[in-house]
Amino acid sequence: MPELPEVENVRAGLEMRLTGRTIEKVEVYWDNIIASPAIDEFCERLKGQQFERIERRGKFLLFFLTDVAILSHLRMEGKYQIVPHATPRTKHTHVIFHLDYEDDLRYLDVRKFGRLSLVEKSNIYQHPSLQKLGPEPTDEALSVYAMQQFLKSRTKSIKGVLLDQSMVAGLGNIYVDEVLFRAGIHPETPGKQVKYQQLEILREAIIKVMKEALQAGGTTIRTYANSFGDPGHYQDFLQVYGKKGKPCPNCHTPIQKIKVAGRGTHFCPHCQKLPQKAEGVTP
DNA sequence: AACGCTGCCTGTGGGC
DNA sequence: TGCCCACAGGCAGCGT
Repeated sequence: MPELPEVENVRAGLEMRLTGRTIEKVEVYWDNIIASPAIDEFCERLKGQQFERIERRGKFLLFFLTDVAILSHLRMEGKYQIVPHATPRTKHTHVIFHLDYEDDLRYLDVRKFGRLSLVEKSNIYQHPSLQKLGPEPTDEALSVYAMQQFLKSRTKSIKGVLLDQSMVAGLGNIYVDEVLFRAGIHPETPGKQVKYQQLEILREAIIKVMKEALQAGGTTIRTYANSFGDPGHYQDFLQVYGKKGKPCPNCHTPIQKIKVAGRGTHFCPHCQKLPQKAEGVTP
């Protein structure tokens, strides 16, 4: 599943290859992929538009064209590829942007969970999906103080908080398990019970893991590939995700898999303990 | 305000 | 071996 490092990799590849290219025609083969506007308007307004630049915010891709912009989320299995017009369309190809010079930009998605929206360039950052996002997981944007303020009123698990994108943007199920392991925090710890000192460690872990995964070209568990079709390599550095029953890299206790916030969750029961309640202390 | 549930989807793999 | 069904999961939308 593409999370921030994978999406950033896709962004860089697409920007390199699409800048200056013109869309001649758009074909949509699965209507629900287009969140808005209506299919006809989506296709019509993109005709003749030229790619200027491609940005990323959290796990969203922002394509800036001559007059309009496209907001794109890959969700679980979305992929972009650039191929010659003549390439046969596979059954998982749902949108084809016909470009100049006999090429296509194609959107593929086995699960059909991904979404594309055509939006006005001037107010793309006012889009509700982007408004909900917390800061980027970088040294400059993410502060311990803001995390502490955010968590003050949160009773739900720290894993649930990290998945919902509003405290910090870009992490998904894999990287949440990895950063909580590195910070020594049990995934079920209620948000408000994470101590300030642990938050400092968590912030560092988030920034470090995102940076390392980006440099490794992302994580390929099943199917992820960038726009060149290349897989990532960060799966070789995962410490807990997908390691159920394997020894913890720190203490050799078997990694456990449980369900937290409705998601498969991997952690070390020895290195990641729930905070103890104050009650029950003998006088 | 914060939380939890449901719908969207199809390929995979565990159980029998 | 082959069939069936539960499961996987990010986000939007909605109810509480």
